Amino acid sequence: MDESKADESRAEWLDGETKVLEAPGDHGAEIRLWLRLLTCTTLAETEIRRRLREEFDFTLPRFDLMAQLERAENGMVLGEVSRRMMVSAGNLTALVERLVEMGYVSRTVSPKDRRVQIVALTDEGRAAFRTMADRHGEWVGELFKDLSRHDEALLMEALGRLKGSVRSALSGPQ
Amino acid sequence: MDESKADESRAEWLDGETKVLEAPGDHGAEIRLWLRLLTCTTLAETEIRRRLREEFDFTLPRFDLMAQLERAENGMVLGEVSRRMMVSAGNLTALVERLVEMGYVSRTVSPKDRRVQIVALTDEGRAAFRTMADRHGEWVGELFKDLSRHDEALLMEALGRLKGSVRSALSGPQ
DNA sequence: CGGAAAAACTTTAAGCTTGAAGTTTTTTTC
DNA sequence: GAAAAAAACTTCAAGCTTAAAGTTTTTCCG
Repeated sequence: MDESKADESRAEWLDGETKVLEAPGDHGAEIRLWLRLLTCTTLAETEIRRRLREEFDFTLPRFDLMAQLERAENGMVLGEVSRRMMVSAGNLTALVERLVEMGYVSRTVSPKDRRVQIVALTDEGRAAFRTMADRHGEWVGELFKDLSRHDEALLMEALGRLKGSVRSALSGPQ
Repeated sequence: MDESKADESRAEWLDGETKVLEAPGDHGAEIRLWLRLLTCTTLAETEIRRRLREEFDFTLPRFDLMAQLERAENGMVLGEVSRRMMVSAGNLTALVERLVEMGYVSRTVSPKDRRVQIVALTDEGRAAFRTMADRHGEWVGELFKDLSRHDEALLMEALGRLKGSVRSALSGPQ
């Protein structure tokens, strides 16, 4: 858009008050780390999608949605599902509709607020999810098999800090 | 990992010929690690997609495709792009078509084998990619800002081993 | 009270993605 | 030297995803 202002006014910002914008915008190490992270995730996710499809004729988004609902004994407001899954509300409309058709999920209008939809697992849905979740656990275990306990703990911690870094970068500007 | 309850309930199943089903079906730690990995990736990727869209009206798949082509001075066979990007060939057809229309990519039939398509960045494409890639680097640097050098190196190594584990699980059963 | 704003969705258009089926060209095999 | 098999795509249908716009309901506030 307006790329002109950044260049023009940059010189002025370079005096004391603002931190220098790293002359060599290297970031090479971070990019490589980012790509490796992406590769790990993509490899594992693709395989999990494939097995879910092959073994249960099911999709990962549906599985993820049911996973959210499993923890909520009395169902969950759609907006809350949206927030937890980090997907748009518009996305969920069709997803929930499908699961309702399959008999795995129920959807009711809240009596307190008629704008609100409450979704919950049916008994059948809960049973189906349990079966799939058990296999899912085995798959992840298999994919991570060669990782030592030490690496596991170490990744858990370091990824926690990475998550913090990303989150702080996202909330920072505002 | 000592889930003795599981061991007990499983005992009756353990007639001689059935092989023990790995560990007790716990995998809790692996699942949590997997979910954390997924969260990190999703958070960063969503933000990168958003900025690419906002600042350049461009998509991540197109960016990724151009990133592959940038390293190939003389273009690349479509099948090779497919393998490197880990996406289906059918996916690339439309993607390449778009970039050709934009003037960022050229596509030619190989003279040696008329089934083969060779794709390459145009000069304009190369310039456009450079601009976007620079910003992309800054974004990743920003998102990973709070990560220490030590964590960076540590993640790089441990994720390398994770990648190996996943790869070996994929190629194992054949 | 009553209009404006906000909230919680739903709908829609555009784009990515895949697996499966189809096409064209090359290689293998007998 | 054909027929068969393989390779390298392209096409297609189905599904996920989002941003933006639209609908209904509730809340705010003057």
